[in-house]
Amino acid sequence: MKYCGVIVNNESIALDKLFTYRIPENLRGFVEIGQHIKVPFGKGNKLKDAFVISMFDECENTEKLKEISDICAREPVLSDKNIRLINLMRKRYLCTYLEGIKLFLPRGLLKGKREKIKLVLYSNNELHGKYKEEKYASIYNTVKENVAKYSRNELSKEFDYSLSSINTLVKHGFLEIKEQRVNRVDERTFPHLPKKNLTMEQLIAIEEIMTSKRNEFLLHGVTGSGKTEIYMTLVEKMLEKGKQSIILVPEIALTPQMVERFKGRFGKDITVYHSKLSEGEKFDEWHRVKQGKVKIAIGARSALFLPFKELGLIVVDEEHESTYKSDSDPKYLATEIALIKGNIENCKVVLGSATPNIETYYKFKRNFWKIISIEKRVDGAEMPEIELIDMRQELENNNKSFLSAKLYEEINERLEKKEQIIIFLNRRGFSTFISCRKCGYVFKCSNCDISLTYHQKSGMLHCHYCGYKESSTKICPECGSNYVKYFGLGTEKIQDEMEKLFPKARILRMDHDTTRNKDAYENIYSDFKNKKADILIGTQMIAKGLDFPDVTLVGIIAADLTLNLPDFRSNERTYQLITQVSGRAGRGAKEGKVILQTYSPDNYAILYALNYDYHGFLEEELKIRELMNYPPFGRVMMINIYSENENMLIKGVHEFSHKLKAYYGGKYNILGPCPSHISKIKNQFRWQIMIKGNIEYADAFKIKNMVYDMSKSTYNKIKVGLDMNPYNTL
DNA sequence: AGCACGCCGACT
DNA sequence: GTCGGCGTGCTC
Repeated sequence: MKYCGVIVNNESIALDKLFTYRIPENLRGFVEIGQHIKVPFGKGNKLKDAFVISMFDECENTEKLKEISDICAREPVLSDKNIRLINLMRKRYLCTYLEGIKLFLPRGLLKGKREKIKLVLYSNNELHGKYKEEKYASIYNTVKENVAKYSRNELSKEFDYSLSSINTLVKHGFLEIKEQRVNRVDERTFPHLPKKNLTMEQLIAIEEIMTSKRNEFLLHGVTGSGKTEIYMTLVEKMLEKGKQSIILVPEIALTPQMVERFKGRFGKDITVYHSKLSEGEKFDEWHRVKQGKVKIAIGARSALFLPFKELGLIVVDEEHESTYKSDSDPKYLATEIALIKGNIENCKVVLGSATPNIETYYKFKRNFWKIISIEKRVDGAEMPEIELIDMRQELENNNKSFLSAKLYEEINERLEKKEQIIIFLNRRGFSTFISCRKCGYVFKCSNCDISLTYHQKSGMLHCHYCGYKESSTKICPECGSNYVKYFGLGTEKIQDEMEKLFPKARILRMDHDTTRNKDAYENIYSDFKNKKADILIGTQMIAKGLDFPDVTLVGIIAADLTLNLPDFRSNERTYQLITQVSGRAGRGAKEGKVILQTYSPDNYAILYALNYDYHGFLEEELKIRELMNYPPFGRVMMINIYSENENMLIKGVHEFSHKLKAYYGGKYNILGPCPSHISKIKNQFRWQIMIKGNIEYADAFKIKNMVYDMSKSTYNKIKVGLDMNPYNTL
């Protein structure tokens, strides 16, 4: 082929298209689709990284073509299938080619990261003459027993040999130094774990997945139904067939037990891949996968793009979790990509959840894909009973505490029986709202439109969005009165109050503030598991996957916190959160109980959650979504518009909105423009426009261009973000 | 995004 | 007359 179409490594949206280059004679036959190459670009013909996307022999306007200058690596970094997926993502999520390409590559690749080399010792010629004496012989034999394991320095340190003796042996050819690639990833190994016996339900599920002609499976199993064991067996079966597997988990840091189990079972064949790895570590792991040395990846959503050659299985565990939605461009949804990838690569895709995402469930129903239900917990335990407490009633009974009489009583009972308790509140800090009772002044962040939260530990008011802090005060800065009052409840205050209420109880707290240090999460987790504490107070963090057999009581302090957000998924989130948190109780032999406190006892999400009635909730929620034209009955496209200059922003937004409505107002439902729920973050004012309806991708693409034209015409003083199917509408 | 071109005002 | 201000437009 004489010509190729390439994507140049340049972030500009204006350059988001294929550029044609001539392939010079000396490179003919060597260029391949998916290769990483260098091309001269722009007026100065600066050498740029580029990727080959297409190749052809015929071409118009060949006079102005430049020639590609180099091939970085013969082995392509992108496969044909990857490129298909990139094209799809560009359409679906309105991202650029380059943003799509970058998902598939470790960051270090374009930054010229190299493999890390270590100079290790090999034994060479047999010892003779004076070198047979003990001093040298012991060094020689150590190396012989540990070929290619130690560098000179390591050997000297580890065994207390003199460095010069080692060097002497090298000099005379008894030892040899060779380069060796080393892996930057710390290879922590776990004790080997035996397989567990599978229940009938698990065996049937596995059989179904392995023998079905279809690729898509939704594993709808209650918490504790042994989904992990099913995943591991599937992975094993894929290994037998010579195929690789990807296991996605919502957040690696919150699933240490799962990682432990997989590592224990599969040892070296596995990579743990997530955003906390350093650039170098990611680079090495990516190469290990590329070279076929890794058979299984367990990781966050980014693991989906690792270069496996024969993918057999993709598992998305807790598929309803919002962490599967990327919040940077491309704003893809990993569950969606998993299903598309399953189709492109012809591999099995298993989505697992106790509370499947409404849109996922609907998609499976509509396409007649297989939904596998597992009704029983592995150990035969029942899901704990949930008791609803109307907190308005508590107030009438003159109980002003955040603990209902019932919850207080139940806590005391468990403490006496030496059983463990989890208290859940989805809000951190001490007081979450501070205002003056005289003049109504509210303490807000100066950079964001957010009320400040008081943290007792620091004694300061914090902004949870930009990190701004100021010292707390009792004097109102507005009217000078000393009627400043601290309202609102966070986990920090709960801990403080509970320590007073239950002076003998040992209390731990797990939230963003207490898990900031490395290992803090695992320490709190293991302390609680080893019964070094009686009560664990926590946010969202404790809702996921934690397994504490001795927890028999879960208290949900305020089940309506997630309910009042202006987001069409807020009922669904509430349902999921209650179910997940409740699943923490009664995981052992003893029966569990959940006390759910709320100010909205009539809300349907809460009522269905009480009875673990997923299908009841599903039907109700689908009715509302259909009525409101929300997903899955239509698409939502969110246009977020930001600027530091508020006047310019308002003017620009309105002009743009007029134009948009003139073009598409008849076809789609256009809401806004209006200020975002949080109208300012980090000194950027924020407005939004929401488009609802059966948005065609072609229209979305045109809207994208309109939006960027607007941004360009204001000299980028106004910035724009596009989000198809947004998970965060605040 | 970068980079050059080009068309205006302030200066040696 | 020339230097440099940044608005405009293109990049195979």
